[in-house]
Amino acid sequence: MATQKDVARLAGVSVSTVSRVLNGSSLVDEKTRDKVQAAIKKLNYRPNLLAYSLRARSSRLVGLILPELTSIHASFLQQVEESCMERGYSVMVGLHRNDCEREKALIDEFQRRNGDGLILYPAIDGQNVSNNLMEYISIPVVLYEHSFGGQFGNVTFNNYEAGAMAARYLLKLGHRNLACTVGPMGSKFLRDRFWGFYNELKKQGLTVQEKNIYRCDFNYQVSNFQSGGEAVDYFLEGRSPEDTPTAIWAHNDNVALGILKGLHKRGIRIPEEISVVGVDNISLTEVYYPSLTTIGQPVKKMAEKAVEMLVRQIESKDGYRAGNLVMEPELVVRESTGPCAGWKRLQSEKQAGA
Amino acid sequence: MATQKDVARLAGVSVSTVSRVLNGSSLVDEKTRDKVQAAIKKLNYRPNLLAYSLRARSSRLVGLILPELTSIHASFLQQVEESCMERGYSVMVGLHRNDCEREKALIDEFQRRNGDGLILYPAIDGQNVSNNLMEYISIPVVLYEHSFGGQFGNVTFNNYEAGAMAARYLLKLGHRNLACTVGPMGSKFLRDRFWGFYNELKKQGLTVQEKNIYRCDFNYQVSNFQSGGEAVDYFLEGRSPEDTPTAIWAHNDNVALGILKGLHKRGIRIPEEISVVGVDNISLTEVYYPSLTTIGQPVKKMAEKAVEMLVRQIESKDGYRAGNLVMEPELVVRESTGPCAGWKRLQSEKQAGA
DNA sequence: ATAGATTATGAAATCGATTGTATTCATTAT
DNA sequence: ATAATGAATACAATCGATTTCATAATCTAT
Repeated sequence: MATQKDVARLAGVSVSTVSRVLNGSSLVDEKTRDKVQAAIKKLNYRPNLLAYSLRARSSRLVGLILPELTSIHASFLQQVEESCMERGYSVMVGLHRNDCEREKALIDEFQRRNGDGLILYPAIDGQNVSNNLMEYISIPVVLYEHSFGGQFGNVTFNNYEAGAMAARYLLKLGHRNLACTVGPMGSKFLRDRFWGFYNELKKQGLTVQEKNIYRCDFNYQVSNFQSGGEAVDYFLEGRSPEDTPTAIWAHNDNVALGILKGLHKRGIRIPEEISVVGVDNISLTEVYYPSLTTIGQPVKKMAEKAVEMLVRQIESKDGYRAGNLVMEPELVVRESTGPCAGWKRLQSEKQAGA
Repeated sequence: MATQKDVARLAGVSVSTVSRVLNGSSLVDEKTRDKVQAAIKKLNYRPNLLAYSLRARSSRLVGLILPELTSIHASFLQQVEESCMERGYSVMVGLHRNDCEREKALIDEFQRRNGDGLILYPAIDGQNVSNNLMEYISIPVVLYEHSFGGQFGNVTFNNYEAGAMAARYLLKLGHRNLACTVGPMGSKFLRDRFWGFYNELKKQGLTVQEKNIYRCDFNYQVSNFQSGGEAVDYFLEGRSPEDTPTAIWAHNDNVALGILKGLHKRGIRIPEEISVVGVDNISLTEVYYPSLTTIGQPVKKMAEKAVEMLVRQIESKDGYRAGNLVMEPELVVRESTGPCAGWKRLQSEKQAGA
């Protein structure tokens, strides 16, 4: 790899002149410029970004730290890469697997590489979220899906509203006997999803019975699928028809797909007998049979915004600090939901009566 | 961020001494060492990796360049990150989206950052694969899924055998009227898959009729799902029962899932009426209804091997160059395949006769 | 006691860029 | 003709590390 020194030697000038040519300084004679340009082309010279970064204190490097690469995080990463590329930043990825030590190591490593800024989905270690991040992060950060009381800029999903939206939709379809799953309550965003759902029912004078709430233990993709299956057993085993929920809301799509599968196995028709709703709108919800009605999270847009907010912080000279951006859910109706059977009958009777 | 200079000042020694302490040199007095260690702790000093890289000509940075983040590539990335972490390397990711220009830009960028080595899934631009990579890559490389005549080290999947394995399995189940999909023939690995399937049938004196071969145009995940649906239309529209294939092999799992969905829509029972087989064994094949029988690609192992081969090249002082590693497919039998209906009858008659 | 070896340390070069300061040379003004 | 201006370029410092070389201090052996 040729350096500026080589170019300078070949062109018969000093390195500073080469540098000036590269940076488009007007303080360089046209003939000299041409000589340098020729040398650059001849040697196929390209500036070393490490040296630049060291001097300029800017690496044009964005770090993305996630727990793991689930479907939704992969979409997020894909868009982050796209948006960074557009702005001339490269992306380093680290997966902490919900291990706080590892998360710290990744952040540290990134800062030691003079990374410009970080997009971080913090580790959830059991009931505790890493909470002393402030101490060892000294570069711009945008949090994804977590807010930490606004200490950092962040992009979150309106999880409460997502839960509420699911509840409203199922109620509108006439369902009254509802079941739902909940994830580890250690993470605020899952709590929000649940309470949104719960409180919306309450508002309508309804509730979810304890036996219709299935608590999923794990937080990993495969386990989520499994949890869905287990939830079905939990909701259906030894129940009379009247005691069986007519709709199930899952706190995320992977669990919802596990539920669909579990219902299939038992030969239960969807949505005729039981309706299912998820949250997230991951890509496979569309292909599944039946396709899954879900509360969509605008992941791509969130990634785009996260990068935008981060880069603005990085490039601002007046210490701009990004705020809290909350993205709204969107109901995506597909094939896994339908009017409650009893309700349907009621409706047609009404129509016949009219 | 504290530097060695700060530590040196605080400890009352020179930077060279600090550096020696950090690198565990024996040529430093115990008392001095303690003073320096104390200063390091006090200032919470951590070495700047950029400066180190510049000097040492080793960045401990591995680049991973992929077309995009499909399910299978996300798994690959996840394992690459894991394996790199274990060996003390960080990972930069770039997605070229099958655009050769972009691929070149990513490679270039990475080399300008003194990246140590590259794992590359090359761009397939229409019928042409980027073929002058040699010219602008001057660091260790391991190719993924492509071999380029062995110019670079590479990890590939035995795609030919995967196709053959699918064919053998379906024949064993008694299917004789087979259909299949093919992807863009510009990429060798998809050609291999097809010819493996085709030749295996030929070996048994069978063939796939032209009307039972559906050519998928696109290479992207969403389109793959769609292609599967279109393939179903192509195979079934206006066919008499005898003329309808009893088994379909898709050249990848996404297409296969699209096919399952298409068959569902038409009310066709799987596998009773039509069996379906995919290739890759992506995670959703297990959750789908019915779960998909597929020819598994050991992605995690391939990622692990790729990193292993790459790091060995990077760290070898005698110019070691990795060779070609071919990973074997594995038949994963699930619910989407079953004996051919006619064959089943034949078998039971046989049994009854015996 | 002194030469020679050993140990501990600092100064300076280096990696590959950028940039402030100094210098050279040509041009213009007085 | 000479001083002042300005353009073009070179020199040197800097970013934060490592490493070679030189030097000072200590120790060993004769």
